[in-house]
Amino acid sequence: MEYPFDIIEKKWQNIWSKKKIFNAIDFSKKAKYYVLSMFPYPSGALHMGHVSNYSIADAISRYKMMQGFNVMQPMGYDSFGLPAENFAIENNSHPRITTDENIKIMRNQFDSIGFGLDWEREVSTCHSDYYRWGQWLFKRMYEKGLVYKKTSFVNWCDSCQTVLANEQVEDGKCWRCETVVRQKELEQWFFKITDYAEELLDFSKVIDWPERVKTMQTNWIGKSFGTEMWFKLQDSDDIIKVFTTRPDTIFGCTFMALPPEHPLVSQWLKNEPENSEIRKFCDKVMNEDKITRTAEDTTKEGIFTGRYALNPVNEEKVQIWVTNYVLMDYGTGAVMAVPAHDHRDFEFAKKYNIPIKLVIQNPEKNLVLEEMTEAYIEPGILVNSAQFDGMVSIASQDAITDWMTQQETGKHTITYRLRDWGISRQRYWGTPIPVIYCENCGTVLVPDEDLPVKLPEKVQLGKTTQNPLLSVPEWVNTTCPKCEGPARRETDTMDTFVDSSWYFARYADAKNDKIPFDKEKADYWLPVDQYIGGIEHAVMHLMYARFFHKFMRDIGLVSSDEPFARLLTQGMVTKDGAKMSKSKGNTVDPQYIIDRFGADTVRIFMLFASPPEKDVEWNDEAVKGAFRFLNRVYRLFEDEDNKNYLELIKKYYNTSNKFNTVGKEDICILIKELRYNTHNLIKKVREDIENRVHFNTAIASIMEYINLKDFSRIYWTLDPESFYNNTEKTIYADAFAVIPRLLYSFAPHISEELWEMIGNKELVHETGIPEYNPEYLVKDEITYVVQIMGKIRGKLSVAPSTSEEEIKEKALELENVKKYLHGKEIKKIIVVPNKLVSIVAK
RNA sequence: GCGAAAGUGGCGGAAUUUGGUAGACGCGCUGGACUUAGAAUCCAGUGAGAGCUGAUCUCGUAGGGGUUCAAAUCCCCUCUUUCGCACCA
Repeated sequence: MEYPFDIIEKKWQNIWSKKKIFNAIDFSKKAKYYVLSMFPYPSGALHMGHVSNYSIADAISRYKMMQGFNVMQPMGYDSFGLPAENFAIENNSHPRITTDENIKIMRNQFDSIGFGLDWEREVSTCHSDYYRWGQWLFKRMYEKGLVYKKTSFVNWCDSCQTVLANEQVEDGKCWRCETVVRQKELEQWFFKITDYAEELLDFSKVIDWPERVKTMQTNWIGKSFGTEMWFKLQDSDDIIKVFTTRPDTIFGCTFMALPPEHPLVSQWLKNEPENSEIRKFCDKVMNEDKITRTAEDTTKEGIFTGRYALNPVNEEKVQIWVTNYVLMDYGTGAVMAVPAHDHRDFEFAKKYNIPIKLVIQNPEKNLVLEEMTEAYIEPGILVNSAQFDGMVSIASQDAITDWMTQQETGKHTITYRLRDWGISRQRYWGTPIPVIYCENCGTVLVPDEDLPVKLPEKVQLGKTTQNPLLSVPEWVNTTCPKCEGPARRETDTMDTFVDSSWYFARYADAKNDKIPFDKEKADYWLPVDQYIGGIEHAVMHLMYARFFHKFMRDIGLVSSDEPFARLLTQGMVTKDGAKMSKSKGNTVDPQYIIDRFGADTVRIFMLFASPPEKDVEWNDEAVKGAFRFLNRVYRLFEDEDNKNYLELIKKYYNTSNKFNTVGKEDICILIKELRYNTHNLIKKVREDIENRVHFNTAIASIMEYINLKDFSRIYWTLDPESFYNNTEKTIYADAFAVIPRLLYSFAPHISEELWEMIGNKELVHETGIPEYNPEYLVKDEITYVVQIMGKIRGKLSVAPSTSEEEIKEKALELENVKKYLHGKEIKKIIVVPNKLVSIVAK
């Protein structure tokens, strides 16, 4: 017989919902605990990845509820975005319709798994009562000088028909559709995330984040110390700024390398004939996609511009080349090339016969320019460097930079790899940027009282490659808020990562229609105590959200420095070794599993299969194993044959969390052992969750516990009511009563049911978390392992009070020990208390 | 190429925090009970090898070396895998 999971799960979901136990209370006197999982994109139905993610969050959340915290676990939908728009184009529908449908489906599924979510705080980013505040925040950011518009080369995805931020390009491909990204010159809105680069490098205010994520963000921001140098052009007043981390090699600079995108290059090209070599070269390079262009094995190419710059330290003429290996978006977008001491410059100079000049000599002083086959990039001693000759290169770096600062030809500088965040998207299904362009007044922000700028519902999607909002003239054409003259609205929408950069704060006050959220409430709930989500957002969402949070702090919306105190990056759900995905055809529908085995089974499987941060390999058979386990637990309480047995538990179990045994009567060994196991289990489960957040081992211990021989022996062969005294009966009853309470975090429905079956009126979490009593963990006998020269030769059971001397004696008396010690001299005996005896003999 | 993490039965994983009985727990597999049969359930076994069933012994945590009475755990080298970064000046 299978236990009636379907009835049980519905029943408790209804009770929870009626009692509103998951509705978090603002400013409760209890300590707050904010558990948050990354909200889903409403793509249709929940997939296994969601189930895994939310099962982890729910386990933590319910455990914290048992511990008496005022827990908030909200949920919402990251509901703007391209897939909905693309789906609407293909199916001649509207994203609003499909998104709402999908949300309905997912909402039902959330309820059918029984996650403890506070639906009073639900947010959906595509609703104007949410994105209104995104627009409001955009304006505050603009006022603070953190938003600007500029024309530049940006990442363009032909398939998505939109721009992508740098973080959203992986290996030169679109993070969403893997189309190769190409560079396109466009006017774009940017968020000045670089203003916060330094603070984003500082993780001292988070409590517990995986090192991996911190490292990834740190590398992404890419801070490096160096020198900026200013090269004058030979025939004009223009100056080229370069950034270098090797100012010690400046005297060896023989050419300058510029990317075709460099502003000076564009300027020069204006005077070039239509089919000049240099123009052809620039066009060719700029049309290459980012991967081929930046791949390490791409051949370095370039063309001499015929122009010269002057080396600021010695006025030497330096050739200016346009090349394919310099990037416009790092440093100053120009490189002083020192072929002798940089392998890229070396390769290039050899290929084009550009002079090479040795300025760093190795410590052995045996470098000969003519014999060099590769650049010498190590530190060394300066040569051919005027007054700096003889200096060690590390020391000379500061000396040269200081001297250049005096000469006003350069300065110390810090460069970041991080670029400003391009947030304009040339698509419809996103937050409208609250900007109006007036013929008279220029760029005007939409006044706060006119927010939200609502997305028009009627729109032409996907018919042209132009921005869809341009197809709604009655929306685009408006009047200027300042002069009331004719004006046009901005038709780009915001990157959806903007929407997800502050939603965690909105949950604190999700229904506010005056401001994004009340500061008091935000300060009560934030930071998120435990954030859970996939590692794929390490440098996208997780960095943007930190940036937004710091910005919100700086305009006085929140007081905390970081949005997420603890971060858990959960693994993927895989099948046949690969991530579940529709394209690979290896998906398993959670709903089918829930219908067949119940939500508790799916949760147990997910949490038991591996620790949360590791991947979970889906296994149909192992799911049945989880189901079998829950059936066994249920049967333990079911008591079909003997009603007295369940009555006995009801009558005698301890409602106190301490599980102290009240009576003074003697208890038999069997029962004492059982009590030991009960308290040991409490300890183990609590430690696994509290110290390590490892649910797999906690569940394993519960399995082990219910498999105990003691259980079946007591259960099947004895009549406890007449056989045991009252103390023993209490211990016996407690042994059962503890099970639902320890299982609750992982399988809440069955736990509530069992808890009720033994006569409880309270819900499990209301009773609190069980505590173990260390006194009951003291054993009557301790088993020592006896080793001789590190090999196990016997075991020894002694009373805990036995002295070390006695233990040694007893160990030496063991038959097997005697056998191995025969003819040997004992050098030393080591006794590790409560564990082992190690005999050193020769 | 640089950086990080990890390598344990047929599989997922435990023991690594604190050096102290390696393989908990689950899946799978083998045998048995129940059944007309199956499913389900229950019982027993399950790292490799030797040994008469036994007691017991040998080997065994990617490979090699080291520290130690004792190493999956600490140190060094090698290999492999995964992840991140990668013409960043």
